[in-house]
Amino acid sequence: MSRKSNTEQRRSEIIAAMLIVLAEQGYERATIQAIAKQAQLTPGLIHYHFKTKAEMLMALIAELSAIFQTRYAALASTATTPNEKLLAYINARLAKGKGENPEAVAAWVIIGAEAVKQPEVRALYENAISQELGLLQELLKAHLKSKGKRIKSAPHLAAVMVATMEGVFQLASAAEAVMPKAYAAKTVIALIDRFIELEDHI
Amino acid sequence: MSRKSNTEQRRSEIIAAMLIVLAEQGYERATIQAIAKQAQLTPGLIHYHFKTKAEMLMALIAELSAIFQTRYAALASTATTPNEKLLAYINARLAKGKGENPEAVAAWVIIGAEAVKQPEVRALYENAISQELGLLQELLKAHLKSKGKRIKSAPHLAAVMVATMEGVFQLASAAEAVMPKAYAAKTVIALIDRFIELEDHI
Amino acid sequence: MSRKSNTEQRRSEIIAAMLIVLAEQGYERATIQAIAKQAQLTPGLIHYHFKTKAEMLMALIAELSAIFQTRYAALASTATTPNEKLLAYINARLAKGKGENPEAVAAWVIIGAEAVKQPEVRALYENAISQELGLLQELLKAHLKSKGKRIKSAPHLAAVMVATMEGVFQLASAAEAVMPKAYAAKTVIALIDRFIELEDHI
Amino acid sequence: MSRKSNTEQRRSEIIAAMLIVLAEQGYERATIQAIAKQAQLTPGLIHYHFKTKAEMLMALIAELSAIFQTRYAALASTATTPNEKLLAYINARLAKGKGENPEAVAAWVIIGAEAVKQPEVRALYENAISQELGLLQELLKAHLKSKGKRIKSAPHLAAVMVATMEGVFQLASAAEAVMPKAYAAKTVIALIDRFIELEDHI
DNA sequence: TATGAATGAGTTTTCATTCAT
DNA sequence: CATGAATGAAAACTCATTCAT
Repeated sequence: MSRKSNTEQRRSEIIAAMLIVLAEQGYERATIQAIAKQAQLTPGLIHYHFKTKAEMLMALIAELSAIFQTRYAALASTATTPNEKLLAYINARLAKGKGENPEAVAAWVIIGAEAVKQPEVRALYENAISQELGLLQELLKAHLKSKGKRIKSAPHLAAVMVATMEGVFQLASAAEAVMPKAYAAKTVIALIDRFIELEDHI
Repeated sequence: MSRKSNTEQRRSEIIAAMLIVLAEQGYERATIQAIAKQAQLTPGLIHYHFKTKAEMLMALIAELSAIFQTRYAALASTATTPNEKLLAYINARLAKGKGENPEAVAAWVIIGAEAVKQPEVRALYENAISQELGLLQELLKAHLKSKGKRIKSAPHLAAVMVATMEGVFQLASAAEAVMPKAYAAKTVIALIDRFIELEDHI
Repeated sequence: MSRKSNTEQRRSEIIAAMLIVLAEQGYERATIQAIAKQAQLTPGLIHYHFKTKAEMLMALIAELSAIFQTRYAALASTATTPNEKLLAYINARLAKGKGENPEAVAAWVIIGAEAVKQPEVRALYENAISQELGLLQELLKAHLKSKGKRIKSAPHLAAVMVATMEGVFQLASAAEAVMPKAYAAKTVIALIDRFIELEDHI
Repeated sequence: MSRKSNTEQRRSEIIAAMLIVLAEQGYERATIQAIAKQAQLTPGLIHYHFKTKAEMLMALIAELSAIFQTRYAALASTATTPNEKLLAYINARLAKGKGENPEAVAAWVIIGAEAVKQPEVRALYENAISQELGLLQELLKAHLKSKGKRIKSAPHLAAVMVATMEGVFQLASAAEAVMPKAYAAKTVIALIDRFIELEDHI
């Protein structure tokens, strides 16, 4: 009788360790040895569960997407109106406090830089961004409709909002000291509200 | 007779080569060898002019700041009103077309990720962000005043705008394919205009 | 099933190889490559077992101390009187023949020069010298007492004797050709004997 | 009319700088660049005056020999009896105070280690040691004769004394903290005196 | 003589990956 | 599954030496 496989458990542990090492030490220092140490595993075992380091990075991207998605799901669970859902999304991405995950944010920033020139990373990164764009666009359209506004501007507005979120992540991870405290969520909401308020009616 | 120094020239060449390699190949591949090859110099000579790779990175940050500053200076040179100056700034950072420098943008994104955990890089990055915040705040305040609006919201608005710019850089470098074309400058201007339009009077 | 560790064995092999390379080629030529070749291992493996070259040097100093200590222990094992023990010590350090280890001596000389300016090496070297001083002082005091002589001069005498031993090592390693044959042990013993003979009684 | 050659002056400056760098930083750090910096000259000029680094080392050995010789000459100038000359020699080599040159001593120790395996250095080192042996032997013989003692033991005694001096240099340079203060000259003189006192008459 | 840029071989060290146990 | 030794290629950096100026 074979031992029960613990592969999924191990893969999770490894990815969780990679997330932490990436956030705490940066990409250069995120060696297999360092990840193994963080996970209290051995380098050999890491490679038993992941053929290459690139494969680990792919898994980490999926994990980070799930982490961000989870926060939104939690906040959106009690939202009913389009406006509430939109607010839930923005707060999930930008609000300080409960559910905030600075390590995931830092890891995401580092992956974003890797996406600049690693084609495989870029593909997954683009896919994640694409989903964000799609989701946010839907939320915006629903909100616009509920306000009786035309939805034409939703794609561009969604694009700028996604950019803002990426930028907030970047600055939170690399320039926190020079940024105002808790500036992001409230201001973004105000920007969107006023933009929509002055948008043409259908 | 002593030999004439060409250090400044060489340092410029090396930093220019580093910018290109960073933008084209990412941080991992931006080895001294690769930079030397790009600059058509030998690795030994690189180290003759820069003691360490970190020193090169510092010089590159200064160079990138200068590049961005130059584009703004060019666009602002014909601006007279506060509104024109603000538009010049946003266009300098976000508009496609003349003066655009995608390689500098990509290099900046990669440096932003390095700033997450390299303290020396972070210090320079924070300084650069801090200057952007200060400049943008002044531009916003002048514009708000000229419109008879209170200026209280300028710091948070500036912070979100800087974040947006960083995010636009990130997405332009790592997810261009999934982004709408030329979405950024126009939309950002509209967001600011409407935000200010609905802002309280002094 | 876990693989059995051979770290201790490997570390010993590496240090033994380092000793030989140091003695045969000098410090400059004692590169990781050369040591690896001598040990029939790869450079990478050397660094798997020793994080840095400095760490190897530390281990070598400990090994050399043990080698010298062993020769003394062997000769002293049959000594019963203070005089015999003192003779055993001097012969252990200076006599030609059985138990002599010219490679260890040469390695020690080279380490002594490194101790001039490498603080970590110096600390261990000073510690080793300090132990030699202490041991020799005790042996001298016991001998003086057994002869009914005052022991006041023991510290200075021990210091000069330790210096002489270091010097004999140096000259045996770097100027053997111009030195008389087998001059050291016998002459040193005579010097000490006559010094003590003419020392004041208690 | 050609400029007056300053080659000798420059060579002296370079060797003086090398001595200091060697004493202050050790052999590893005594690079041409470091020596050039110490001498306030350029690396290229160093190689104009010395074809290779080895040649510099040779010149330094000669310089050190001269430095040591000079101190002896100064102390011996007022000595008339064989005993006084012997004392002058021992004090020249071992006494603290006036004319002491710890940097030269440290440099000599480092060269002694290089002599272990660099044949050219070894040749000069052996030559220097050989001269010391010869000189000391003559001084001892003259002293012995004046005391009416047989001179048979002079070679071995001289050899041990030279070893002691080398060892005192070594310990002064690498283990000063653990050695008694000013132990060497006085104790060595006592050792020799008593040895000779108990030596057979002619 | 003197400068200092340039070279290229060499150094220590790192690290993803493999593999015997 | 798990260990950890082992590899080999590549990294940053050093440095004696050369040479155009």
